[in-house]
Amino acid sequence: MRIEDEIKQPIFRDEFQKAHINLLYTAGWLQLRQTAAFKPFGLTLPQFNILRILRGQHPLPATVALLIDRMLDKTSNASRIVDRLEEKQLVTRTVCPANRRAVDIRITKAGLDLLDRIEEAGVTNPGGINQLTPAEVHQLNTLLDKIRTEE
Amino acid sequence: MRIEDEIKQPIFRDEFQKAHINLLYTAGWLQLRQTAAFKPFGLTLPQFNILRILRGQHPLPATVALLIDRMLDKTSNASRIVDRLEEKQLVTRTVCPANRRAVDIRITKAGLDLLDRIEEAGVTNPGGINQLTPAEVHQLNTLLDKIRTEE
DNA sequence: CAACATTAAATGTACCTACATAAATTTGCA
DNA sequence: TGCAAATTTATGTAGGTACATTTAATGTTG
Repeated sequence: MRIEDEIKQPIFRDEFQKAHINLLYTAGWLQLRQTAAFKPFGLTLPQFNILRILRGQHPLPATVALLIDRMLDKTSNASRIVDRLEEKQLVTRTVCPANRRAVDIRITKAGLDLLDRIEEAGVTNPGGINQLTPAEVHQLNTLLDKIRTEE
Repeated sequence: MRIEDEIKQPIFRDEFQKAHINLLYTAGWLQLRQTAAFKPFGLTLPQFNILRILRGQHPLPATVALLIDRMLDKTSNASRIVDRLEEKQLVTRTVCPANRRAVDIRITKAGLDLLDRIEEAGVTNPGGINQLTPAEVHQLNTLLDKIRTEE
């Protein structure tokens, strides 16, 4: 559906403004679908993403700094997201012996199992992007990278 | 900058997954810049958007339902965002005489003036999208609309 | 007309971001 | 060595999203 119809705004100032709004709206649309998909498993999207990073490190631990470095959202508060995962016993937190400022975070067996179950359910394939052809996906990546070039 | 370098993940499962992450990351990047631009004026992005909708109605009032209908984020809580705007005396809230369940929300002179000042400061032009040519913008709108087609 | 359903807004809860600041540890260097 | 700077995580606060529930007013219908 065209963005004009989605948000009931028939006229935009120009195509640039329309693309801007379209981009934000589409990102929100994708996130809403993902969030809904994870809900039956009791995970939020940031929680899932951190769990995946931890699996990538497994059996080595990760520090909070490493999580932030790998996360999409650099300003997010990894510390408190790890709190929630720890409450659910999906990760463990121990003081790093080599550097007692740092904290070693590890995914547990329960965490690994949960990721397996989520992936078996086919929740992790990138939703609406599949509507595009390979050529279109490549176009999209190029356009997005260009948007983020600083003037 | 390429998305691989932005989030320090050299390899994606495929171009589809990369585009998915690129889309979310770029939307966040744009929002962060906008948020920072509004901060000197004491407004958040949703507050600004609601203020703009109210100016579009002015001098007629808007109800909360109308705001939600026009907002990008349908599930957001317009009621509480209006709370903040009312505290800052940028809007007024009065019970609608014709339907006492509804609430008439109006932008004040101070609200209109603030929007003017923000627009004079050139904050509202759609940031990074300007990096694209008109043809690229059109391409982008087409791709985004296609992503949101239900299968 | 009275009982019930519907509508409009507000509120409660859990979790999230953004940003500033604090607390603990380690590092570097005079 | 000793003390200031840097590093690492945690915490405080304001505001936002997502979703369920509540409250009040209005419609509807037997």
